[in-house]
Amino acid sequence: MISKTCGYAIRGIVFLSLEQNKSTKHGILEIAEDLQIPQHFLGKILQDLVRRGIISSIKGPHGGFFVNAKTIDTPLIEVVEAIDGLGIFKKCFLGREECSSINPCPLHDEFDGCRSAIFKTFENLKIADLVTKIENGDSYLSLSNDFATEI
Amino acid sequence: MISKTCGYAIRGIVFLSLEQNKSTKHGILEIAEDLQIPQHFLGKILQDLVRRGIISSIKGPHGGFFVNAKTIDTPLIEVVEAIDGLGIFKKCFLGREECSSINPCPLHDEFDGCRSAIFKTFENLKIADLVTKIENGDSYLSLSNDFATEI
DNA sequence: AGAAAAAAAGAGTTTTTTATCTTTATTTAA
DNA sequence: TTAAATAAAGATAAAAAACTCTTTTTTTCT
Repeated sequence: MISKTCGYAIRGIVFLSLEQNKSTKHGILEIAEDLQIPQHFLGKILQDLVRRGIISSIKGPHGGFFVNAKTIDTPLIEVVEAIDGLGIFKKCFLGREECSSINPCPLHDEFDGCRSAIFKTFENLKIADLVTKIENGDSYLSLSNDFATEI
Repeated sequence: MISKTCGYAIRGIVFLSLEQNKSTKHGILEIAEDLQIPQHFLGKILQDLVRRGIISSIKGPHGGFFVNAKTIDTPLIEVVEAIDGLGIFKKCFLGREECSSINPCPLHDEFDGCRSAIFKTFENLKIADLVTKIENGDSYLSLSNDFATEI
């Protein structure tokens, strides 16, 4: 549905927003290792998010990426739009150039409801909601939940 | 969700299964032009489906691709499995290596229901169901519904 | 038998996505 | 004011997906 890149972006933002992380800056190497995402690839993604104001960064010693006033309340759809664009919610399921309720493919009606439910979920969910899930121990950002042992 | 290639496969099979097409063989050029899919690319996809017995073909003059006894009752999930594999229903939404209800990412629970609904729809829908939709004029295989004028 | 039609197969190209490596710019602190 | 740390940028590469072109095999018809 969303690209791997977009998933990396969301995980990066959530990582910075966790209670234990939100008061300090974090270097790209630390974030990438924690989340097990290729370092420079994640670097470029985070730089993108900085340009859009979703997170912040500063260079130099003691620099790094960090949350700003906006970060925690960012709706997920804003991240999806930034990375993948909203076109992913309009693509035809069967690969036709165009697909809509006035010229639907035979799967359009079957899945359109599901797709708009996903869209609405991305609209309604904020970074804060994912942070809560992580902090409650209901879900995880990385496979080996290493950071839990660091608390 | 499913690949473009898989969408092409489904559309190719449905094309061959339409009432006006099912009694004759159809060359790859004809099918590709009708559906507006790259000819040789679709050729390879259909060859795949022939190998799996979902459709049939014969070479030589008056040869082509055609439906067999199995075609019309083929569940869509069988096509999806043939082209994309069932792994697409297990990939983590946020790009982690593994994701499941015992080690979920923060989006797992949000979207897993939707995903299994899609899976079940693919299990329940058969080629015949899509054919019916097309023949009822409820949906279309190609954008410019040219073949309607050929009846 | 030979020519033509068509799928099948092989090999290659292009585009997109994902990932890596190197250099530059900025900031801090000694 | 120099060295070190770090994000930012640039350039390249690897992998996957989508697409194209060429040759071979099979079949039919004359």
